[in-house]
Amino acid sequence: MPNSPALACPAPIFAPAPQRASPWTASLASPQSTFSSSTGLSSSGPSAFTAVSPTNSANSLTTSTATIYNRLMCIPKLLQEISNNKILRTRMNNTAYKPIPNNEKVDLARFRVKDPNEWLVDDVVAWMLDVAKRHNIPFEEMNMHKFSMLSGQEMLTMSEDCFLDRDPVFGNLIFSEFRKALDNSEDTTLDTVIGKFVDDEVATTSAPPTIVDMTSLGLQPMMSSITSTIQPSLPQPPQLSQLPVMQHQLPNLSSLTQVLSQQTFNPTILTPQQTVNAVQSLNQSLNLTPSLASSLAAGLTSGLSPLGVNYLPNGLNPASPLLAAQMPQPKLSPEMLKYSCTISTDYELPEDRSSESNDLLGKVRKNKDGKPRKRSQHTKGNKLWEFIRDALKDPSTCPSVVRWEDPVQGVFRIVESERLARLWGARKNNEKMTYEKLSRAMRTYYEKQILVPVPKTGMYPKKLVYKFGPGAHGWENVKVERFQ
DNA sequence: ATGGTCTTTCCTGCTT
DNA sequence: GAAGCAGGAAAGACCA
Repeated sequence: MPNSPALACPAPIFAPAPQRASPWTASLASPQSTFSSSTGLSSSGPSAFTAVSPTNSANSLTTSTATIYNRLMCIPKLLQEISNNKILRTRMNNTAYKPIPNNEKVDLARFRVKDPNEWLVDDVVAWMLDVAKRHNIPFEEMNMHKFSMLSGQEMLTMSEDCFLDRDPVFGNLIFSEFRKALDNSEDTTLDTVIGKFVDDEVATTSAPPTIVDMTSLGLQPMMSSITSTIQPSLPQPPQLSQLPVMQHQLPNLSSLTQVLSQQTFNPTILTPQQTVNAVQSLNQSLNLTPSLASSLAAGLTSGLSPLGVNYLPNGLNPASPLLAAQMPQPKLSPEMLKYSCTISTDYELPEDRSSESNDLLGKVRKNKDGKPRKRSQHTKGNKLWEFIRDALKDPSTCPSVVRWEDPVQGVFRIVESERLARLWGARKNNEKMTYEKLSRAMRTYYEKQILVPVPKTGMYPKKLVYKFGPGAHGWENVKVERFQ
């Protein structure tokens, strides 16, 4: 961890502090406007999201940002909705979301009725969303992830410089807003707050939907990459496609988009110098850590995903190692390859190509029955626990499929067991994989101390929770990356 | 060819 | 009753 002034600031606490032993169990969510973790969308009341007409430009979507900000909902779900681009395909996605075992409803307005020094980490995030809304700041541009693990009490101990360390752009604003919140908390009554919130809700839900410019949300780079990757026949977005980035420099599209998003540049006015800067940042980012996405995804146990990287209908990062076995790699023409930033050389070749190349080398190993062995059987480093570890680092699967309960202790939870099993099965070319089988394989890890029993302290859910043991490695770095 | 490793598959019994 | 957990047993696939 690099030395920085931030060291003087209280570090985010990841070990479950008493007040966040089970942050999602406290629910003040009203039944009328709650996003349930099982459906993602409220069954009653107006939907916050509407599908985009195919004729719509990729630059805009029909929604009400005010609604998004105000609605009581599960925070992880909220950000996941956004980061998954579900805004663009809410009514096109029929994926059934399995309920998360805990009651994970979190009230986005709860912070309003509490003193800032009582804010839990969820309240801090909700408050920051509110600040972003009130100041018309695309929340992707705020370093929300740098604050997402702080409680109100911890923020109280932070100086303005600490805020600036965490967010050089909006640190001052966040600091002053926090001070305002402290001042206001003394004379705020529950009734007035609730009354104001109800007014907001009425105003929000009765207001006509607005057209939101993707650029203003900071999503233009992402949309451009989607367009250039998935729909190469569309007019090429010059701002991205002209980046002189070579394929081998981009092991991960999430790195690209996140670095681009951190540039906070407007792609429509990208200057040559900005282009150079963006590429330099990319290279720096790629040399620093496996991916910025890892730190973001793994670091945000509350399920935050500051910028979406799930561009494909199955919700996976196009460059995800989990996807490599699940989907055939797009066969891109040289022209398309020139513009594509999503093909990773780190991942396995598609089966047909790998076997093809192996055939050429005369290295194909055959089973007893004479059939070529499955690709998964050729590969090393393809262990189940490694697969899960990597899934915990991948924003396309963490926190939607697996998520950290306590990254310091190595405690994680399987959110969507059957989906994880399908992904594992896809990785191993085994369509018959089920969670039952997967979990049996996981239980063999207890003997090797790759997994160890989860302490039954009541701190974690009783089911679908596992803990890495001394036999597992490579998961610890998430707690380092998240500070970077 | 062999033995070790890592699953995979099937199963029973138990707990939540 | 469903889902998940725990673990035995056997077998397949891979690898050195």
